[in-house]
Amino acid sequence: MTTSDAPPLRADARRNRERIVAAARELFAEAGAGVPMEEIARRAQVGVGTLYRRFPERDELVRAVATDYIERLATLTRAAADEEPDAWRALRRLVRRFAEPQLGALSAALKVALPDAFIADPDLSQARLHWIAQVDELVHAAQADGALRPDVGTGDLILLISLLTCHLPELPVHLGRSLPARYLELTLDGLAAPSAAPLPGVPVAASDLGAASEGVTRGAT
Amino acid sequence: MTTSDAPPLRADARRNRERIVAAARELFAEAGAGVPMEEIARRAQVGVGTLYRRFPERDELVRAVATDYIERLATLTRAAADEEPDAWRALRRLVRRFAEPQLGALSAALKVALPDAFIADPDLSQARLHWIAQVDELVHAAQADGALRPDVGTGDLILLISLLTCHLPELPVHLGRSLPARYLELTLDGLAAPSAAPLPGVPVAASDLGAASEGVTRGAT
DNA sequence: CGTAAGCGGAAGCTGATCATCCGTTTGTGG
DNA sequence: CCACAAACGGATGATCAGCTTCCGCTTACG
Repeated sequence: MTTSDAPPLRADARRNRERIVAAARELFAEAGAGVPMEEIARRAQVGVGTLYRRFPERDELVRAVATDYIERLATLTRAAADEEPDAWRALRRLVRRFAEPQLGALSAALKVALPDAFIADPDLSQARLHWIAQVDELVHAAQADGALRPDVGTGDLILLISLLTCHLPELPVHLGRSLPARYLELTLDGLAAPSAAPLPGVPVAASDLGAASEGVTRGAT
Repeated sequence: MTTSDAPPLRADARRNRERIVAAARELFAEAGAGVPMEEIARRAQVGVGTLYRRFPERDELVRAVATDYIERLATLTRAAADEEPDAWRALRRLVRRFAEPQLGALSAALKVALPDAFIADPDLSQARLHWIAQVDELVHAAQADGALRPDVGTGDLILLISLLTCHLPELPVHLGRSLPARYLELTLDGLAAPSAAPLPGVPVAASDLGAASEGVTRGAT
């Protein structure tokens, strides 16, 4: 796959590459995928030149981080599904994990819900869809059990996670850290609530997250 | 107050001023408070020069928009409180209003929850605090009635609104428009939920929204 | 050890946004 | 209806943040 041609990296080069990806992951989570390349280099304790040699354009770096990330999500999801026989419990466990900054904030930063870097790379794109399918399965099962309200879709779930974990840089740290956990929990309560009145609008299905970023572009003029 | 000294504006000037504020309000809601001055001028059908004469710096414009906005919020809140004898119903009505882009998106864009332009202008800052106090009153009343879960604070409510209405430019429009309404409603259900398990972390009180933007600044380096 | 791969970071480039300036247009009071 | 100050508009030049390149020095590896 990715480990194809090209002479294998020199030892120090490999080490630096990992450092860079790690730094990028942190910074993306902290400040969004738009952080200056130079800052990433600094955090990785590496010169900009090195960064550019390994990732000639930003997208490649983003994709490298995203690949790691999606794989991790898939693993977490499978684990949750395996360890919790009950779908709704599994789903809740999964959602709660997004309270961790490295999961939640990254989800928002990489716009997991809405392709972007994803469309470019077929492998990545497919991995993402696969993960979404995993979640979708849990969602349907939980709804079949009557534990999850029926008027929400998998897309809703994923969008909500993105919204609630999106980083508010202005917030005093001592508060900010714990908010995602609070709000995710609150949302879970809402998702379990006996839908007295159904939600307005249309559920966002898993499939709605697939094609996105078609005909988008900033409408204005 | 604001209508003080200085020879009264010429008729066309006054008209333009209003246009500018209106344009700014729209654009802030659509794309955040950072939109280029030039774009605001264009939307207002006015030259940049005109814009700069009236609002020599961006903050003044932001404050003009914010002043309007906060007043409107206060009015809405009072209206809700007056027309609905039940506090929780009033609160729900209020929250639902934020599904309107001009309310919700602006709330996020102006960072109503977290001062910014507010600190500079005492009047504005005070108006904001007054509004928050109004909401706070409803929150406490609703909690006293047992209709609103006790483990949330007014700050939580306001932050949630900001998060859920924050504009996702990448989202296909046909979906995006109706999402805030869905998610606010879902959250209301969560807020009313009998708190089986209390939320993790500490409630964010109204007073926590006051001092914010102290010792904030991006920690890194 | 010799060599090629890798490193770092100064320096120049670019596109975007700000903010000014001045010739032209337009209300308004007389 | 006129004269004049106020207001307009948008081209223009200044700024700036972030992107990339480039090249002399360093280091892993056979």
